[in-house]
Amino acid sequence: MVTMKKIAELCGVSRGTVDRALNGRGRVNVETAENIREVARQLGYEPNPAGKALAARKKRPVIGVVISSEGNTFFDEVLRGMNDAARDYAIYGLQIEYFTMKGYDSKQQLALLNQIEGDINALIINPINEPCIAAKINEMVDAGIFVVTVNNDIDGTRRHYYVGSDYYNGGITSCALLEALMGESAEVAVVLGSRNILGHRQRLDGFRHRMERVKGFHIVDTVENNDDDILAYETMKRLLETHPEINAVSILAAGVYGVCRAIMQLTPEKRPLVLAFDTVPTTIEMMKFGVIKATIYQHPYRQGHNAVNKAFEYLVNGRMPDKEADIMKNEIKLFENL
Amino acid sequence: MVTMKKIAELCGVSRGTVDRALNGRGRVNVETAENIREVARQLGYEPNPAGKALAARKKRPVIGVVISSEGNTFFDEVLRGMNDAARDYAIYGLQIEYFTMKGYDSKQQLALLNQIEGDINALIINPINEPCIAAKINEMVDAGIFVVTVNNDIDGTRRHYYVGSDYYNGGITSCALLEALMGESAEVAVVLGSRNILGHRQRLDGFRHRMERVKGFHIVDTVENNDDDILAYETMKRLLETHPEINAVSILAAGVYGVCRAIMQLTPEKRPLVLAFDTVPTTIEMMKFGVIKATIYQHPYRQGHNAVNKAFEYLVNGRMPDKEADIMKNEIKLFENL
DNA sequence: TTGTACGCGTTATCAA
DNA sequence: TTGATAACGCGTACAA
Repeated sequence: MVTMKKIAELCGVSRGTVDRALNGRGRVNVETAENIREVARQLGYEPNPAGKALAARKKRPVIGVVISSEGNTFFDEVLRGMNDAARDYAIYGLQIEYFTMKGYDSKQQLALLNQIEGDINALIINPINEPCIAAKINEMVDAGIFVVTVNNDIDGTRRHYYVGSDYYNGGITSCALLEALMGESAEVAVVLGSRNILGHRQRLDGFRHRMERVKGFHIVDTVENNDDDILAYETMKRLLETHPEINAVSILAAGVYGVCRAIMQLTPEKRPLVLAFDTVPTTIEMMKFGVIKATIYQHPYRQGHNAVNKAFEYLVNGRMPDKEADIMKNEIKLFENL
Repeated sequence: MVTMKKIAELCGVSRGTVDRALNGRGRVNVETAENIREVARQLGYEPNPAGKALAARKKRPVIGVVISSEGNTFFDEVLRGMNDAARDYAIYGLQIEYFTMKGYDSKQQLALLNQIEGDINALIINPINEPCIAAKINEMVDAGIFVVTVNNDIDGTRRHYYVGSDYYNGGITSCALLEALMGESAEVAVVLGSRNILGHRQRLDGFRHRMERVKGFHIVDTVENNDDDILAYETMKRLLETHPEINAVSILAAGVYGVCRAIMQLTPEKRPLVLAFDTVPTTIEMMKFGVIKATIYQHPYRQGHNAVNKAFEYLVNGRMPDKEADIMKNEIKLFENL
């Protein structure tokens, strides 16, 4: 196993010099530095994480988590994953602080970022897709903060890592599943959250793309509910009255509970087949009642866990992630394999 | 953060004494040892893995992997997960050696275990469910070897950890999925691997249990193929000739490719709906052709990765797993969300 | 520009 | 039965 000490001996310099050369701290002769780096490369030197961790202990790096989790039970599992990871890494001096918000007000999120900017070494954020947030993220990256976007990505930033699901494929999967369950033809209602959320649009695109193949499928209407259950309930109720021919509903975002309550007012024989996303408690309840036939799962626990893990690897072990994103698979869940 | 040093100061002894007391190395006064342990417990002392790793580096512990992977592509992903984990942990001095076999001959596996017993510190095994193997595993546990069973468990052993899927639930899921896709009634052929493999039996039990709810479902026949594609082909061909009423096939084990080749001899309109397990390349091919409608996935990569991870945690960090098993969820895959 | 020395937490060895 | 000391690999403050 090759260590700094060995390289130092081989190059006839001190270990301090090797450290300065390999970590680009300056104050070292250019030629000897070049030589040291060459030797290290040839020997395939990899810093030992244990040593790094031990030395980094006094730093007590801080991860700030900015997430719109209030009133959105989807994030419960994400946060649980983060917590479990943080507990494992606490021993390396890693600290984690949560800054939760309610809703998707970009000004509020921006204010939060401004407030915590100086106190954190890494940022894990569920970003609102607005230019002001993108600009702030780039600013923080430039200031040396390691930035991970989680569950939703944001356009035009130099964030270091994204961990989340494949939304476009999620839409494709929802449509393919609908075809598998309904057969050749269906009158479909598509339910969206907000068009401002990048992922929701992508799911719709995926769904539509896949639908081109199924000539017997027809989208009766596409309704938006702003992830609000009351609005979702009212909208779906009206839609079902206007279009009694609807026999399938694909919910591509939140508002699942509201939609289901509207559907439950129909007699069981008249109820359309319902597909949803995620496995929040109310959705599981509706699956138990048989109102929702299947749901698509995007590994929320692992999303949270991996986000913290990547920040940890960077802060404590100095390792940049080898990929730029970690995209979870979409999994189909019936009540039986929840 | 509480360290040995702090405990030593608090107890007015040296770190060496604390080490001996906490790690039960003897050569320490019984009362002071008791006191030290009490203080450590009250302060919630947790050994620092980084420190342990650094100090344990000269040990170079060895994991031996005994697995019937030859000619079974399911294990490719399991082995990939093991390899990735091993690469990450190599820096801690962890070594891994693979001993692969073909088929399920318990005598051969036993001979292998006898051969490597003295050279390994941990064993990761895909065990054959026979008393002689169980006895040997217990013997190795007693000799201080950390034993993880992977993908299949074994009765009557004191193995430390099992990582694999929930077979009973897999059978339930397969039946529930069939119901979702076929509706109220179906004439089902069930395909088994070998009755000697614990998991296959459990899947069958789960399938049957779930079927009690669906009165329109009828099992035409249950055939066994010993995980052999040629045998599977022949058996299925004959079965389809004898029972043209079959409109659904649930394959609960291997032999998927053989079964599908037999089905492909029917004209597309006459082909039954097919469900399988796992996502080996030939199964994916058959999904692309539309012969297999859906398959159930049991996270093979994570199985391999977690098995090595648990062995690593024990060998390098001295941490016993907090659970006794890690059971993967069964995931439903269409071609679209593979 | 370079080298030395210490600390991080744990384990092992040797001396008392 | 104990304590002191060195070692593991890395980062860093300080001396040369």
